[in-house]
Amino acid sequence: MASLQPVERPMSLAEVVARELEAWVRQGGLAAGAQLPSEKELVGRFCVSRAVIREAVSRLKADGWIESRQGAGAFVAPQGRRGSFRLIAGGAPGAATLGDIFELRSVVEAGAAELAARRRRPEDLACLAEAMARMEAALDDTGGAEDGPNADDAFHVAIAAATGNPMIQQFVAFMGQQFSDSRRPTWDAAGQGAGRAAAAQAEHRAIFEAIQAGDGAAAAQAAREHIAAAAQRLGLAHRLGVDENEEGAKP
Amino acid sequence: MASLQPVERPMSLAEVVARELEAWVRQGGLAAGAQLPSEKELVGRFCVSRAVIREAVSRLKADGWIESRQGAGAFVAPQGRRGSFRLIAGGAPGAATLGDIFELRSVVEAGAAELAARRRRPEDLACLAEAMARMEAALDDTGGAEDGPNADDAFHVAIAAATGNPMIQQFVAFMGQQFSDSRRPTWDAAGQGAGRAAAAQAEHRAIFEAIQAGDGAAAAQAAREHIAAAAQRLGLAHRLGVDENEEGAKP
DNA sequence: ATCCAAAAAGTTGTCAGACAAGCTGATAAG
DNA sequence: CTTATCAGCTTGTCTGACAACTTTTTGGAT
Repeated sequence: MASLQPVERPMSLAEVVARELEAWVRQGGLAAGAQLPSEKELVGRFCVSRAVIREAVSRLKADGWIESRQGAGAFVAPQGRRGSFRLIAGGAPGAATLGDIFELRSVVEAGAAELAARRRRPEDLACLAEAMARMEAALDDTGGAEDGPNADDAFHVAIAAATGNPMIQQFVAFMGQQFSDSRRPTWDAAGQGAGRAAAAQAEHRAIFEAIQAGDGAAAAQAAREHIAAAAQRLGLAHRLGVDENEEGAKP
Repeated sequence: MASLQPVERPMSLAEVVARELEAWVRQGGLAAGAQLPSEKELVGRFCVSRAVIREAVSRLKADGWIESRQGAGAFVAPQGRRGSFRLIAGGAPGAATLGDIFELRSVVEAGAAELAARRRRPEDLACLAEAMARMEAALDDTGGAEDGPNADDAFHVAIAAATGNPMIQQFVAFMGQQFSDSRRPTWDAAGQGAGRAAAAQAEHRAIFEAIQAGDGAAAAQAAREHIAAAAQRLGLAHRLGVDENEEGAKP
């Protein structure tokens, strides 16, 4: 039985306006301190009520893009006021951006794997082993193939957890969750048939064994290779693994 | 003349309510899918108008904490829907959290320095050299000591820019901006008098020279040492630099 | 007793109007 | 020229109404 999906709702006007405003602030190259049109003017431009504008602006305030002063207006906030970081900004990222994101993941997850190898405790290894087992079960279809992506994600988060640094764990979990859909082509029937899941699992095993062995450098390298291979599986050759030809030119 | 600060405004009711709601969702341990009280009930509880509640909820929607369905109510969103990552969540972080954050910075900035060393172009080196010069000027007080923290930040962002990966650059910039205040004790008069600024600058120079030389491993190591030293200067000995005694135990 | 359809009650989304609080620029007075 | 005042404009909050949707209750048929 195919999994049942919730019914999609139309996007609220406030969210539509918020997205358009954010895109405008981003792409308009507005300097910090630049003033936005007044609410009254935005009402006229977007042909919505003032409440919708205010809710949209509230969203942008939450994200730190805008700050307002009563009586004066709303302004583009200084960069330093942004309290949050986003990987995906407004719409689906292109291949180049995805490649950049994967490289950031590579940097972070390689560092996490190295720390995990040096700090892992028996309970961390047990968590890793459990995620490994779940992926094995998904591979031989005794555990349900739908668990593959989830177990894959759990494996990455368990590595980060083994660093003992909650901030690293949260960031790795955040990055993984932003692209949970990217794991599906590896673990679905086509991916398993094509050997993508088996290849990913072999890479996971290399990471696991290096962490188990307490070998930080090997764990980092295995993690880099895994992320590079994952990017390749998704058709993102952008930069990852193509830096072997260093230039070494000196100014 | 002391720098003039903008006048602080009282926090808007919508922001007050948003913060309290967020804290409640976080600390209430609410599972994804848990329902929030209705707007009508929140109006009664917070003794504010419905518009204030809606704006507060809009903020939480922007952050991905909450999603609502017309007619049904507002619900805690699944974790995977959070579109943004925050280093600081509600109030000032404690020393342990700051240490964790610095370690995440160490991982990312070491990786960035390594990539920068391998990819830097002449214009990247020029940017780095400019930031270095600005810090030198702040050190010998010909450029104005207030520029020290800004130049310090610009140096770090320039390293990330030299990776050629905009995502890495954005994240490094984001992390740096969250803690721009942490640079002040290094560069203010007391910090300069105590030699903290000079020490930081020596560390910057080591990073710069490694990047200039195209030596990725040396750049990464220099970056790690710099972040660890910066944490020490701030009294954050938590974990950074204290992992030299690997255990190496095998299960 | 059970099931189904309709109605009622409740909820979020949007609109409109009013007033409070604050800001900015123009004008008048000294 | 400087300072104070005022008018106009802007954001913040409140209120009421209606639209659209969801959930619960009620009543009728089987």
